[in-house]
Amino acid sequence: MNKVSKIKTNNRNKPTLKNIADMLSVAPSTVSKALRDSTDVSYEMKMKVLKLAKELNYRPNRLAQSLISKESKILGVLIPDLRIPFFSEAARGMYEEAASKGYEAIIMVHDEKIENEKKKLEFMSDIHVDGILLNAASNQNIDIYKSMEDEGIKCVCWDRRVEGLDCSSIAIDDIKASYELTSQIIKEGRRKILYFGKNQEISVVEDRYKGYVKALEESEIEVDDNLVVYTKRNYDDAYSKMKYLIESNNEFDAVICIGGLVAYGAGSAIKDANLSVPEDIILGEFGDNEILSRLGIPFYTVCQNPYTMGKTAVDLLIKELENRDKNKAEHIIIESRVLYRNFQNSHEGNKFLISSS
Amino acid sequence: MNKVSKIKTNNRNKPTLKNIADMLSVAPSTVSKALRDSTDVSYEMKMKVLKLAKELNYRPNRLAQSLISKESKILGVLIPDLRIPFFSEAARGMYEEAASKGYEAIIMVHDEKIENEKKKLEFMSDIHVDGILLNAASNQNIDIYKSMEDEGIKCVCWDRRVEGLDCSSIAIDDIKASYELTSQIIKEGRRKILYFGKNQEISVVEDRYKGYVKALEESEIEVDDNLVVYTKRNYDDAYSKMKYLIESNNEFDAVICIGGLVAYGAGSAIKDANLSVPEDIILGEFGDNEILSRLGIPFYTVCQNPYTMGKTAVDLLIKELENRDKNKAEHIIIESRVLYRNFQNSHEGNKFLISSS
DNA sequence: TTGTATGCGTTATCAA
DNA sequence: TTGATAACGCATACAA
Repeated sequence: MNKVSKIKTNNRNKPTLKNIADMLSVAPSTVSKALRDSTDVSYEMKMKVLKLAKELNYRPNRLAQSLISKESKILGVLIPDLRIPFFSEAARGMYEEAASKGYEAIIMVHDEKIENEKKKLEFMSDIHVDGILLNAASNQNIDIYKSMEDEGIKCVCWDRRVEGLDCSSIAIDDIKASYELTSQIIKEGRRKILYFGKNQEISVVEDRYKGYVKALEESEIEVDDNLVVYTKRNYDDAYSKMKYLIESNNEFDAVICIGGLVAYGAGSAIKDANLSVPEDIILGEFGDNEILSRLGIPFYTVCQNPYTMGKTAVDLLIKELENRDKNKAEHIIIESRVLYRNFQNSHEGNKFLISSS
Repeated sequence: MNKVSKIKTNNRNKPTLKNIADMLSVAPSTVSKALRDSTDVSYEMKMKVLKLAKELNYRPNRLAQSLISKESKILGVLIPDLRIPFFSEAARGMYEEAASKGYEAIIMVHDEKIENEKKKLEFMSDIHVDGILLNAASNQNIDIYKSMEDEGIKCVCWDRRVEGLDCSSIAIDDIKASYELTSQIIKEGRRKILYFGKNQEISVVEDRYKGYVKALEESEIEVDDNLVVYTKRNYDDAYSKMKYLIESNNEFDAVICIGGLVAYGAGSAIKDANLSVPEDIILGEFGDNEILSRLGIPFYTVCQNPYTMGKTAVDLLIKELENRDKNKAEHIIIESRVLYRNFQNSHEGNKFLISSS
């Protein structure tokens, strides 16, 4: 009988279930049951345990718990870049909704780099998140996404679809949104519309290109390959490419940018070249990025309701987590709309950006 | 001998150290040693183990590891609001720096609510983060901060100091910054300067008030209590308070807002009242918040170098984690500077906002 | 109603 | 050099 009764706290000075058991001179399992309100423990015992637990401010070690239960009640939120309001707003919808449903959401950023994305996903797997809200950096990490699902980690793709991955998704209709944006610009009389930021890496960019093409075709404007330009999704590349386009006298009277940082880079270059917006060039973009406002030029933008998208994504994910049997992937479309930002309508659309707190 | 040799994967389909051991018919402890390149395991064994581990894409379960080691290599980043670029930029500095030093950073938001903050801190404690980068919601949760430190979780306060908490900190000199901002506005000939957003909840706001007072006194302007107004740190309250001030004919020719959302609310109300900026009212704020640009009005702002602040904060935290013996708290001041945002200088200061990626 | 034994995946200690 | 065993904090099946 070597039941040494030294009441030892661990080196983190955090009360453990065992500490409580020792202090009350009962078995750990009894405490465990009392804490989880099991039926086979007496009322008095429950009270005693709960009282002491409260006094000590006991909280179970979630690591130990999910080592056993395979459930962590943690959701991982994977984001390309926090500086884009669309993403940070979506994240807000996510952590708020998660909290309201008894989950915690941890936010990580991949910065459009697949190596980063891999690391963050593996980290999330390693700490046993239950599910991941995935805004994929590209299609290249599809094997990782799949192995996450193999491990039993549910994924929901938001904003960006991943071809070949059979999981639920939530996004705006990018083809439609881009079509509407382009049509609006055509309606303003522009016919040499630059599509700025094309790439095949992510679905939304492809879809936005399709919508652009569709709008042009409808107005019988030919798609001019010189007006379809690749850029990286960052400021510097967008700036220098746009600078080059202007200096090389590439003619265009409007530009549709596939995202906020790209638009900011393009807008800066346009401004620096002393071109007028919207007189010389009409600017269009996706995501209602306030950073663009810094340039003091008006622009068309597509509002994507990120906050709603975030909330809905979490609802969908949790629903799937809690009915693991039914596995039919769902694909939800969130409403979007085109808006003109010209410093007259500062309030308009702010419900997506500013909430009373 | 009940050593049943059914090679069972756990229900997450993730290879475990034990799986590898079984497949190679060796003991788990041997595999563990081989994986960690222990000296007392043969070269051949190491090769065999490493090869199989790679094939299976084995990664250790971090939960199990830190259950033993009491080290997780996880840092918690606690943020008031991701929509404020100052915070998201600081966060970026943090997760980049953490990653470069072999840590992972998880980001959580308290939204200026002490109940949220408590939950997030406890969550971080429950998953055994090694340290926390704390932007405190107020001084009210000081007991929680202290119990974190008791548990051995290192805290570094950034941006906001916490009175009575003995941990390292990093921030700008808010008194000086506010003094400079106020002085600049005085230099423009304004003497009825509203201080908008005063409260005693967080240190920076108090310090900024001190700087404001100092600048006024130096110019022999009396501090007028009617020009010192409390608001919550959100848009709605700032908007309605400012609206009220204008409608009640409170006279002022400049306003210094303690933060971005407050400035946005105030600016919107000023605009809606058809007052001119800067002719009628000069606007000053802290944090170089691009959201304000959306209003299309110029403003003075204090750049706080959030990206650098974030990186430095992580450096400091990791340094302390890795020399747990020496416990002298350090207090680092980051340079700040006053800038005028008037849509002419869109590039200026953008090194804090836009990095090439 | 309470306690004991075992296991989650890993590491550390000691024995072989 | 390798292996058996206990431990981390908790939960669960089963025995008392």
